[in-house]
Amino acid sequence: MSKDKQARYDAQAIEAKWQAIWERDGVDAASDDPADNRPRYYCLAMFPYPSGQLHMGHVRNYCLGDAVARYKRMCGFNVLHPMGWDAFGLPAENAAIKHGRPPAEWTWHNIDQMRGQLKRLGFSYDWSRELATCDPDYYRWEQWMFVQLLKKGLAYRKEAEVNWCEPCHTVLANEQVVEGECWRCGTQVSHKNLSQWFIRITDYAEELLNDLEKLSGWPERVRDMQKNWIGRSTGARIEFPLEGSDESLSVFTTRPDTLMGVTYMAVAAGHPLAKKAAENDPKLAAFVDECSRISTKEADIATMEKKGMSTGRYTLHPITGDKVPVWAANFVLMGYGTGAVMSVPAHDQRDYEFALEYDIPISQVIAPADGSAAPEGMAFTDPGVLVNSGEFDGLDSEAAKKAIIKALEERGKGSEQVNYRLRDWLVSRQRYWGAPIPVIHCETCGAVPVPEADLPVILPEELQPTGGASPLETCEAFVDVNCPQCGKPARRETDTFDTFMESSWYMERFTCNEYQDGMLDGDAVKAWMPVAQYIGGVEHAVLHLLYARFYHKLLRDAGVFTSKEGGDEPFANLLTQGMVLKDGAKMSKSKGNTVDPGSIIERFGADTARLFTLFAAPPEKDLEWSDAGVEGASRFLNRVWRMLDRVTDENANSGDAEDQQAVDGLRQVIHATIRRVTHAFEHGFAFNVAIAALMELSNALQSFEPKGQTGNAVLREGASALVTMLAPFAPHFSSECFDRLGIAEHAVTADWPKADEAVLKRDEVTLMVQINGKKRGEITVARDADQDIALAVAKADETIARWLENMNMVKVILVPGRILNLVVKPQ
RNA sequence: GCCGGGAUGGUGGAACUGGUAGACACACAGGACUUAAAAUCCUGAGCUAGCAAUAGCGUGCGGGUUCGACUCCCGCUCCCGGUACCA
Repeated sequence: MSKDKQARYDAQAIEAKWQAIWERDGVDAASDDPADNRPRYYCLAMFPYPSGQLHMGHVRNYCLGDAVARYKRMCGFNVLHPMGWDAFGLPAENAAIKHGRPPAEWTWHNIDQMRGQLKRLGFSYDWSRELATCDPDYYRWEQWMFVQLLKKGLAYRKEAEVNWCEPCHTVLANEQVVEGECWRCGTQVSHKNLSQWFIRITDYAEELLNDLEKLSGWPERVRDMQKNWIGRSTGARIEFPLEGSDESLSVFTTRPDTLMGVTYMAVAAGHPLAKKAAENDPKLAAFVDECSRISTKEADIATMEKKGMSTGRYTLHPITGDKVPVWAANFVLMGYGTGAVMSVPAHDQRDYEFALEYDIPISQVIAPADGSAAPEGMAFTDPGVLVNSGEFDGLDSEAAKKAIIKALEERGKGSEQVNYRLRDWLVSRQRYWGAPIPVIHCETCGAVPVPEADLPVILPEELQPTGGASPLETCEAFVDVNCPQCGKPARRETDTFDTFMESSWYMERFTCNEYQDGMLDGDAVKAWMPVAQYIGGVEHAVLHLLYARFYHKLLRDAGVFTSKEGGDEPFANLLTQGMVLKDGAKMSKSKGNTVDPGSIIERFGADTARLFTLFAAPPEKDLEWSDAGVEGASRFLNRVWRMLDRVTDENANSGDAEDQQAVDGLRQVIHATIRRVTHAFEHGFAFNVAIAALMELSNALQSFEPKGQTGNAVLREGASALVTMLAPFAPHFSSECFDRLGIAEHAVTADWPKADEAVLKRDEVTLMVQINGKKRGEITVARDADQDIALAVAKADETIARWLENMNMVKVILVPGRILNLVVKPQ
């Protein structure tokens, strides 16, 4: 190779060369051989929806995952690092409408395209594990699982008010409504009463909440978001008998201690009581109607006036028997608790404002515990001591809660209750491009599960969606079946599963993607799960990440795999990476600020693209795209490339006497760098810092002047450490550098270097000298120098001595190896 | 409102359990090489004052603890994310 050619390395040629070699040698394969006794490590990045184009968010996600996987391999782990396709979903249908091609064709074509892009980037996936969720071999097991859930009563069908997105022409689960809008298309959702399929995630609310404690490897904020979403609150369910009726009005409250201060009841406009009362009251009917049409959008709700209207009905207080009026109110939600609340204006701010507005009495029953007066003009919402509460007077709030619940229990009027904000998971969708729900509707037998022998229910792939109703509804070959129970003509369910169903168990399926005898190979799951490191965007904090946790527990309880210690959770560690921004905004086609990964790779190569995305920001923060930054990354690789010339040229030394201090200094830099980079991988994946350290090492090697054999050897030691540690970030580049250095093994399977602590121990250290906390100089002392010696050296230093003139030494603080601080006072 | 997280040079970002703030890079300026440019290499740089040595100031704001605070405590401001009449 001529000097000229080496000025810039040829990324395109090198990357193609090494990708072919890795594939030939199978270096990326995970081993299922039980005799392979390397420790196992499962590294997973969230699989993509095959839109056809890889975007920078994907690139960042997969660069992070690949760096971790490669590092672990170099550390001697048997690494599972798979990739697949979240292949069902709406964009395929929209594309089908636009192009007049079936969604399946579009999807498979996109998968081919994106697989090519991922391969071009050189990610170390074990491609033999690849799966696509639209493959019947995949979704058949999801259907099988759903049948098991039906049998256990964990899946059910009910009519309920559900979120409806008109453009998407389907219902949505609660988690998929973001600020009143569809998570996918951003349209405001409306509400409809429809009969839909649900899975009882609420049965697992307690475990999903408690197990968050086990997830110490998760970001705090993701755990908090899930905790808030589950929304556990403890209190009491209390029955208020309705006057002139055998029925009672049931409420949930977190403050049973305030029961004696109840002055009115409030029910949702949609509450049966309000509806019934409205039948004979046109004004109330108008109010109920008005409430049913209010916006669900946050801004509207926040500014909305609190309105109510008397229903004319009364309940009887469960303890005193006093009459309590029932109001219909627009701030009570039918969907939470019982759709009715007991109102205590003295101790709830919202109730207080409502009472003032409508002239309802306010009765104080809690006094501040410290004996002070309750604040004027607002509700007193803190716990305190009960007053005006008859037999409960004098109790503190906590004791009163217990006593009042006990009194209610004795009267059969209430009990302690735990309430959750979490709703059951709505899993049916009125879409075509999804996994069919394996149910047959029979007029006599009702909804009958498809017998396991008849699974999978294969989705006909040749249909043409129109954007309105699912084409499945009019596909007679699909719909017309006989009831598996009675044999009479029946109708197949045409709804398909929420695509979050597929993404809820792909991580387990990756351990045994070709297993045919069941949903999962229990041994494989046991061997690989939980995922040691999961990496993806934070936007799935309460969507995918909650569903996948839930589904894992469902699989466990269905006996699909046997749980092992710590096997209750699918993801041991989670890294949530930030977005990729351009000009301060998220890259999007509509903003026209996208950067095509393909063009970057074409210009600079995959290694440069990878290095830049990891260097530009810490992983969990947003990354601002910078073309100049990409060039910087490219320059760095080229600098290393040229620097290797000095290593391979044995005659590059001057032949003078070796500068021992420079040699020792360089060795210290080498081993300090190994320590720093290793630390980054083991703690928090701060690759930006790791790469900065490698740049420093590169700079140190560049400025080092070897004089003879010793110098050459240390330079070589440093260069090989540098390219070895670059391998997780720029694997093709490192591989080629290994070749140039004449190292026989593959860079990507080389052993990760170990820092030699003996090298890092210095005999002499530099101490910063402070006078009254301000830096005034530096001294060099022996590593184990004590205070007296350090002080003597400091006093001998001219500049420091000047600061000590006419001063009395008050205090001396020595932090060995770091600082010497002298506290002085004028004489 | 509540729950998280954050604020460090012109920019992205470093700083281990309190111990030399600004590593590394980008952008910038000057220089070398070149007929010229690109590429590359060298040098400079937090701000203010000064020719300079140097001094003062400096991690959103105001207090505090400490020999010493980007780091810990108290009180604010602003920004980002989540969530919401949740009873």
